[in-house]
Order: sequence, then structure tokens, then C-alpha cells
Amino acid sequence: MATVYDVAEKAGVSIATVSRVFNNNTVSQSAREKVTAAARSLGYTPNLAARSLMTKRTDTIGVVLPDMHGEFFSELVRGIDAAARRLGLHMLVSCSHDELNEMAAVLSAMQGRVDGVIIMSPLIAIDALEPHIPPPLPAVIVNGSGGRGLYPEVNLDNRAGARQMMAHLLAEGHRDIGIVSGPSDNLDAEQRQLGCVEAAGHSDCRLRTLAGAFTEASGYAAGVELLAHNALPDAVFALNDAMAIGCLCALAERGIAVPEQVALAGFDDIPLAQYLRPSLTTVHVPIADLGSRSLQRLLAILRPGADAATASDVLVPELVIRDSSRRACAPALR
Amino acid sequence: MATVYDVAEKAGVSIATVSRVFNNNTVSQSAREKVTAAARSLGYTPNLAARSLMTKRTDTIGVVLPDMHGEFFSELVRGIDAAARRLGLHMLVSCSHDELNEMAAVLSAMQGRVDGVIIMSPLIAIDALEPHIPPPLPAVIVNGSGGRGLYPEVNLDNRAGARQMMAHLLAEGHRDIGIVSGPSDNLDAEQRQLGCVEAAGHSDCRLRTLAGAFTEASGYAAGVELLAHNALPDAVFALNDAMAIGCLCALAERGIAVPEQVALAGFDDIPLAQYLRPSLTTVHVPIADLGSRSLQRLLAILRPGADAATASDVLVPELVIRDSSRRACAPALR
DNA sequence: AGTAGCGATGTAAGCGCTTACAGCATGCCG
DNA sequence: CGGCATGCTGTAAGCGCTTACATCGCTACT
Repeated sequence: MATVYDVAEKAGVSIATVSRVFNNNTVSQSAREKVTAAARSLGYTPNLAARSLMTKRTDTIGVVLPDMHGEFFSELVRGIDAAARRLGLHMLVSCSHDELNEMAAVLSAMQGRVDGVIIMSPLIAIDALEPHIPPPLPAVIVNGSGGRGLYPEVNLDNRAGARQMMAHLLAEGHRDIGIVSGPSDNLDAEQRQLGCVEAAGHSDCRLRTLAGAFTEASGYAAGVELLAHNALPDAVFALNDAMAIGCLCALAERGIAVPEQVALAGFDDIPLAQYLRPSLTTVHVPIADLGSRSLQRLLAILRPGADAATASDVLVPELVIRDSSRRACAPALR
Repeated sequence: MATVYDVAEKAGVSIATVSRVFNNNTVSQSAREKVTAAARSLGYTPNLAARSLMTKRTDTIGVVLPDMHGEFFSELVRGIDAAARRLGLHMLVSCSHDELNEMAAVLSAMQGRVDGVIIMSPLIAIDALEPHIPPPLPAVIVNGSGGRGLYPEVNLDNRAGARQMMAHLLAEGHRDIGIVSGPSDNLDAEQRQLGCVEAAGHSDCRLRTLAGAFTEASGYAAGVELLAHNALPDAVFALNDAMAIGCLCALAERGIAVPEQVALAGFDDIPLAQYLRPSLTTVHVPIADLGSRSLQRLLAILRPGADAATASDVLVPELVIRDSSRRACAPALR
């Protein structure tokens, strides 16, 4: 591989001038052209390790994610990648972490490879994680409310989303509502559950909670359990769409009509929610925004003063009402 | 940040010894302990840029992906990440590339940051892409059959999968089959289509092709188009599951029973395929395997002799028969 | 006893780059 | 016409690390 020396020699200038050309410093037009030509003919590319060694920057950000599947994972990464690419940053991804030690190890291995990290850790309480973030590493925490304020956070207002859904179900006249919960140690699940309880507290409504794990299978199991009881609830609110789909499947198998006999709702608004029969009422989560927003926050630390105009750190999800929760009327045929 | 010099001084040894400790070279037990203790007390972490500068390695691999959504993206990345982490490699990801120039730019920006790349480019013919891969960069191409053999490839046998599905539909007695195709420039779609045509060629079956784009919406549209015709086909084979779901939705809206009036099949076997009503007959694609396999191939280039036992580069998908294609019998109630 | 062999260690030379500093024209001022 | 700001360029130091080579005790031979 060619180095600055090769280019300098070929262009008839010093290595400093070559370096200046590649760093947009003040160089005469003629020198710039000579260097550019020489570099091209030699196929020269600056060695990034050497550059990093001097500048202490890597132009790379780390993304540390829990074990997530499907839409959520891909949209989040896409959101971050799109924002990063616009800024000339690269993205070092590490996913599938459900254990504190594992995350700590990855975080420490990222030190020196990245200028900062975006961490999402719904399974691990943030205050337990914070001590494992290497101190010199700038970090932003996504969707993991409850840190000690050491790191900026970007959160989704899961609670508000759940409250909105409950308000909708109550408005539809449902008073006996089944909640299919999420994994017990999952922060999103916890907040959504909390929102449900809050909303129910203001009404004369009965809430039954069924165990769930954010998977289709667990939603199916919850549906089966529901059917084993004497009376069906008026409505079932699954705390994510995957479980709602599983539950819908269980209900359909036993010939229970949705929404006529039981209303059904999910959370996340995955793309195919609208293509289910009946189409699924759910809460829309702007996942990609969550990603790009967190990158913006990180950037505000890395390049102070650059783009501090990050209005809010809490994204509010939006209720999407479709057929699965509409009050006893024939499903629209469009 | 502490350097080798600081650690060496504190431990009372030379910097070479410190370096040896961190590179598992031959060092006496006593020296190793002194260095380890000193390093810990100083919070020393080797500077990776400096190390890279010497070793010419980054222990990072690049992953360049097209614009993919949902399960496919997340599973592939998880597959690669899991394999990479086991080997102590990091993963630099860049996604959402649909354009040749964009991919070329990313590839060139990765040069020097990674030891090799895994490239997936279903939209761009590989022989057009190959000239844009910087020559010194080891690369493996995933699912992009048709290169000039300059780079190893790991492919999914889309054609065989489609043939299997067609064989199944024919065996069920269907002779008038609608194919919902994929995007016109997508290689997976092309191969699947080819498989269909091949299989149909051996039989007295009629194939109608409907335009699709691998999205739920396009599947829905295809379903609507189908209904506009006089006669429904016996079966509809959507070339991916997302379209099958869209199509199912369109059929359900018009009260067409699946599989009684029309059989339906998809391709990919996304996790919720089994939770649809009726559960979806499809072709299982081992996506994560595709990812880990390609990493293995890349590794065989990077660390020759390490793990050359990569038997095959073509993964064969597997037919999964569920209710949506079963011959006119009542859907099983489990 | 002399020495070959061996393992542990230190010395020092870079890896390819950025950048402080100095040098050198040039143009403009008094 | 001397002096000084200005703009470009070159020299050289050094970022933190790995590693070839030299060194130095040892042990284990002949």
C-alpha cells in the first residue's frame, strides 16, 4: 500500500503537504492538484489506524443491542445507520446481549475502536449497567429509563402508549380486559404494564394479566389460557404485536370472532399489523426515529455545539385504531 | 490514558514485556503478574489504533447490506455477529444500499477499517459490483450468485426452494397456479421465479405471473388483481411471506377461503408464518446460517488453514407444509 | 570446565500519519 | 527601501504499539 511518502515523492512535495490535502487544510491550488493526481495514480488511501493514532478519533460509533428480533432490530439499526452515514460516521454493531457481563465485555472491547456508543439494554436495569461503561467512553442510552443521569437517554414513552390504548378500549365499552404481559425483566414491558394499570385505576375496569414473553408462541399460549377460563374478557391487550398475532391465532382456532366476541390490540405497529384479518389495532412506535435521535444525542457530546437542537428525548408513540378493536360492527370491506 | 510506558514503569519491566503480556507471548509467571497488576491499577487498555498500525489487522469485518427489512436483516446480522463474537471479531455494518455508487463509496471507506467484508447485493448484479471492491480487501459475497468467481460466494438455493414448493402444489393437484413475483431486479426473486418455471415445465400446469415487490402492500395488490379476474387459480405462490400475507388479507376480505377455494404459499418462513390463520405453507430459509457461513468463508481467507472445512456454499432451503396449502380438508384444530 | 542451547528480557527501530514550528517568498506599509 | 504581516511549504517530532535482534543467566551436555 502506498503511503504519504510515496505520494509526496511522486508529486514533488513534502509529506506535510500531502497530509494537508487529505485534511482540507490550506494548500495552494497547484500543490493540491499534483497531490491528488499522484494519489490517484498510486491508489493511495490514508491509513486510518495511523490517522487515529494521531487524532484520537475513529469516526466510528458503537451500537450495543440486546437480543432483539425482526422489525425492531432492523429499523433501529437502519435509523442509526442512515443518520451516521450522513455524518460520515461508521457503525460498529454488537447485538444479542442479554447478560450484564457480556455487555460489559463488549463495551470494554469497543473502547478505542469507537468515539462513543449507543446502548440499548431493556433487560438490564441501567443503573446496574452504568458502572460497566468505561468512563472515557461517551454514551447514550436508548430506551432504558432509570439511569442515574450519568448518560443522556432517549426514551420511548411506553407508558403513555399503553394508557392511550387502554383509554381507547375503555371508550369502546370494554370493562374486562386481559393484558398479555412481556418478559418480567424487560423495561418496555414493565412500562407498558404500568400504563395499563394507571389507566385502569381511573375506571371501574377489571384487569387480568397473562404471562407473555414478547414472542408469537407466548401470545398463542396466553390465548389458549384465556380460552380455558369460563368467561372470555371483553378485550385483550397484548403488550406487543407478535403476541397479539399469536393470541389471534389461538382465538381463531377456537372460532372466537375478533372483534365481535373479543377485541384485540397490540403494541409496536409492525408493518404487517394492517394486513392481518382483522387488521390489528396497535400503538405505533417510531423505531427508526429512536435510532436517529439517539445518534443525534451522541453527536452533541462528540462534537459540542454542532447540533444541540435536540428538542425532546422522549418519543411519544401513537395509537393506531384498526378493525381488531372496533366495537361490534361488521369488519369493513374497504 | 495509560500507555505501555506507564505500565512498564509501574511494574518495573520494559515495554516489550508489557506488550508480550498482552499478546500472550512467552513471559515468566512473575513478570506476567506484575504487569497485570500494574495494568489493572492504571486502568490500562491497549490502544487499538497503535496496535493496528503495527499488525496491519483490525480484527473487524465489514458487512455491507442492501435495503432490507424485518426478519431477514436482523437474522442475517445476528448470524454474523454471533459467529464473529466467538472469534473475537467486531462487525462494522452498513445497510440500506440500493445503488452501486453508494456501495462502492462505503466499500472504499471501509478499506483500512476492516480486515475483510461480507457483501450482499441482491439488487445489483455482482459482476457490476466486483470492480468496485477495492482489490486488497478480502470479500465474500452472500446470495448474489453470478460473479466472475473473483470472490467466494455463499448462496441460498432459491431455485431449488421454489421447485420444491411447486412440486408440492402440483402434488396437491393444483394445475392453475398464480405466482406473485418479486422486484424485477432482485436476484432472489429471479431465481425463485426460475424455479417455478422449471418445475411447471415438467407438468401440464398453467402459470400466471402477478407483479410483486416483496412487500405486504404489493401482495395485497396482487390478491386484488387476482379477484378481478373471472376465475381464481387453484393456488397462489407468493415468492415471499410478506406478499403471501398481503395476498391472504385481500382474499379474506372478499371471503375467499384458504385453502378450500385457493391454496396459498409463501417463501422465507418468517417466524409468524405458523401463527397466521390458516398457518402458512412456505419455504424455510436458514437466514442466520447464511450469515455465519459467510463469516466462516471470510475467515478462511483471513486466517488460512484455520477452519477450511466449509463443506458447501449453497444452502438448500426446506419446504414447510402448513394449513394454507393442504388439500380441501377442514383446517386442523391441533 | 567449557560451551551449546534455551527461555526470559531489554533496546531500539519503525508502522503511517498529523501538526507545531520554522523558513521562505511575496506584497504592502511607512 | 527596510520591516512586517501573510500564505504556503518543509522538517521533524512523536502518537502507542509490536517485534527483530542482542543480551543475559541458566541448565545440560561433552
